[in-house]
Amino acid sequence: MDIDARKLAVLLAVHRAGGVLAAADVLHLTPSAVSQQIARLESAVGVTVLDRQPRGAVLTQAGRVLAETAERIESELTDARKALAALQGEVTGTVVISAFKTVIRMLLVPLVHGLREQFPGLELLIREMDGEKAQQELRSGAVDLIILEAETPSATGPRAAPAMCRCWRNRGWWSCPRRRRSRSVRRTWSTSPGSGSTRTRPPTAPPNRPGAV
Amino acid sequence: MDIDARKLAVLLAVHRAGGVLAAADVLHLTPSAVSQQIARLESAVGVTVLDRQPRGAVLTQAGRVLAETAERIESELTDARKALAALQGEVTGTVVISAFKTVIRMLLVPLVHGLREQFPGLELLIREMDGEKAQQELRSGAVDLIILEAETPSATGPRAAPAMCRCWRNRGWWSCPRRRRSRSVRRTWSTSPGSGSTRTRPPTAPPNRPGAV
DNA sequence: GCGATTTACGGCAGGCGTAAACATG
DNA sequence: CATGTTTACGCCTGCCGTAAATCGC
Repeated sequence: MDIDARKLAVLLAVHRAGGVLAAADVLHLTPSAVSQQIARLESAVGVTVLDRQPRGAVLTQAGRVLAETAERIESELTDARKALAALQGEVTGTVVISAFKTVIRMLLVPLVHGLREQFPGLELLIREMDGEKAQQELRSGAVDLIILEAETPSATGPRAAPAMCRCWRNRGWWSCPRRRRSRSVRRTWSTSPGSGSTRTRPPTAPPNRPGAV
Repeated sequence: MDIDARKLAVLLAVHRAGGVLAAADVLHLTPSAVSQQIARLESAVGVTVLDRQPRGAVLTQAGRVLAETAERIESELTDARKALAALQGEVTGTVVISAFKTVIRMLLVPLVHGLREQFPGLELLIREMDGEKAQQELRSGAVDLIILEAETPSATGPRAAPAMCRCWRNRGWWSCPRRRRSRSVRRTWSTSPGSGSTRTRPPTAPPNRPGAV
């Protein structure tokens, strides 16, 4: 009888992923669970929400209405988290990071999930650009932190993996020595605890958190 | 770790009612359940949300932020229900009813809850005014349905209860004979099934539904 | 047969109520 | 003592995963 926001989120995932199977993968659930949630949502509102097709399920018109509602609710919740974080003087603001493909895929992407959980008020913008342009944007202030390949003698071949990276932040340089293949990705940069909420960037630096993904 | 919309609704109820005890009454729950929901919400967001005072609990600043979010989510959900109802061609629109105190309290107020559940797209506006003004507003179109006291010989004393009501709708008159004291409030007006969604009023009339409250 | 979704069923976390305890004027 | 909130504990609904079934190409 009453619409549950949780089920709406599941429906939204189905909409975005384009099917129950894909949505289950995104939500870290089984297709069975997703299907059950959708079924309960349909019985709750009394309307068919999914158009089952052999190539996956697409939303009906009513389903799209509910998905849009879910989208707005999701945005409300994330906004609330940000406001809460700003309220209690946590790290807040926007950090623009420039890097190249390898670092983005192997280092930054797995990092943002944990960071978003830990610092809801922190907004990370990652942009890919080459080293020359990155340093230029860094000086102009459009970028807060750049990660670029260190020039090593071995970096001559076409697919030369970067042996080390050099990061710039707050007028200083950090070198991140390459580490052994490990399951848990750990950062080694120094910690700068939150120094009050601010709307300008960069507010703080990503602190050390051993358990982070 | 993630904010649950259900818990936010509980928090909003506490905010509106002014305390856990009053909120439990509104939500048809026990104070224990409300307290537990609030406690879980606090542990989820990691912030104190209620300021426990001897005369009841009031929301902290963070709590108010969350309550505002809950208010917006609630509005989103009701909007979605209305859109859904309009989509499937159910009764939709606004009906302005004019009546007097006794009818409003004894008849309309217990009715609106059931109607809102059954017809989310129906918006009921109830206004109190005397018979003369009501008929005038009815003719002007500002009011769709009026309920006024029938002039009976016994209606001479200062607190003469109305023996019967006369209702106007769609250029016709219905007389609702007084019925015996009964637990279940039942309406006797004729049914006009939904005739497509419309944004003008009055779209349809309240249909007959024996089981309705 | 393969891909996608659904159904049946069992386990388990979470929500709620009862009852008692705690806090405060 | 009265009012308001919280805690302990048991029950039960509801969610989820496993496994099997259904449907369509």
